[in-house]
Amino acid sequence: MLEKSDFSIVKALEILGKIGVESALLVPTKTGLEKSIFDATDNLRQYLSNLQYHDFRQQGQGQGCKIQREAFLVRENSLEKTTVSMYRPETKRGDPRIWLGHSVRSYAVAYNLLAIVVLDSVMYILNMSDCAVRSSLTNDDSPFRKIVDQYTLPSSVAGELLGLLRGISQQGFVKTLRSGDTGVGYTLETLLGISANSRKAPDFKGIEIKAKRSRAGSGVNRSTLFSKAPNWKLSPIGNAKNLLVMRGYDDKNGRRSLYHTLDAAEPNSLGLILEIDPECDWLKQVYVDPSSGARVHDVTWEIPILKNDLAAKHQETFWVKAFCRGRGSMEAFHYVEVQHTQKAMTANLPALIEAGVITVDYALHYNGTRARDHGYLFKIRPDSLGALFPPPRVHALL
DNA sequence: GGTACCTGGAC
DNA sequence: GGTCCAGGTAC
Repeated sequence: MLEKSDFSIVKALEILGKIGVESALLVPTKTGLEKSIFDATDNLRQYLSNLQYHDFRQQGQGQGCKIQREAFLVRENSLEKTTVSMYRPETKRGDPRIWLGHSVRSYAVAYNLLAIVVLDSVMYILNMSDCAVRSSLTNDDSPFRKIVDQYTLPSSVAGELLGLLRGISQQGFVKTLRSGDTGVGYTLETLLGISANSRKAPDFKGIEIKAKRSRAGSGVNRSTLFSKAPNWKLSPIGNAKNLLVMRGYDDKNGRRSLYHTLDAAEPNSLGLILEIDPECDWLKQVYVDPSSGARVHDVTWEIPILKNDLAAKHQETFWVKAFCRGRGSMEAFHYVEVQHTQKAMTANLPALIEAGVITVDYALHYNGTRARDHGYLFKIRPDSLGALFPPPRVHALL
């Protein structure tokens, strides 16, 4: 349904992200709009249930069980009152429906992109295809922004960490404490007194720290958001070793390997693709046979668990940039800038996977007799952080 | 002692 | 921008 949208999904999520708002998206058809009635998509149902606004699963069928609530159509200079109702018809297996009120017909046309936003148990409907609505989101004085801005808050340990980083920055170039790719992060964390660990929790009093080399052409590398192994019990392929045997390859060292990026757009060179299963709320990895086109479901992650891990790790994140010079054990870093992001908008995760903005890397190999993995890495393109995080505050360290 | 995480890349 | 990759630790 969303693919028929007349406005870019990613752009809409980014625009809303800039003001720190999460949403569920809806693209009305012509007939839907005539009746103002829409199927409540999986995405919308989950959004409403996560925010404890409405749970269709608890709702009986028929008019008697209908729930009505006041809501607002967000216009450029006003919030227009409307009534939404959520119900499950007696017919059609009781597929969940949402009615957005008569006035939505004068608010949107077919295939516009509607964002449904719930703030403090009140629903707001935004027509993201309307450029006047979009530009009003950048205006502090617009009615909707005044409501949104009540929910954004600054932080306190951030100041403490920023002070420590400024001290480190004043040392200028510091020699790496570990050679190789991971030196830039390891060195920074060591200077901050954080020992290397594999804990899932954020690094510094609830703030996650991610360091990155700043160099020409390096802006293209995806950043790892978190790592999460599949739920093997829900994965037909069973375990990591089978995955390696079935889908891996023999690398140039004669090692069985599976180092590859997967996205939801199209199968990679190994025939592996990501797929969202909205019914189960699963992220699946599917193998597409190149000759027959047959699709085989290999691996499963549960999306609620992914959202949960993402939220836990990225409540608050410092993305630290370092100038670098030298190579290997002689490499040195000068930490120069921080981008400070707030709570990841986890509701966007499935949409961003579908849009190909968030990808998964397999990083496994078989070493002699034992499997070795560097994780199942959920990564994001650095130029798309805005679709997952509200806009960062940028601090120079110099 | 293997698995699942952590820390990050080059071309 | 997809293909392919690295040194570590907690439990």
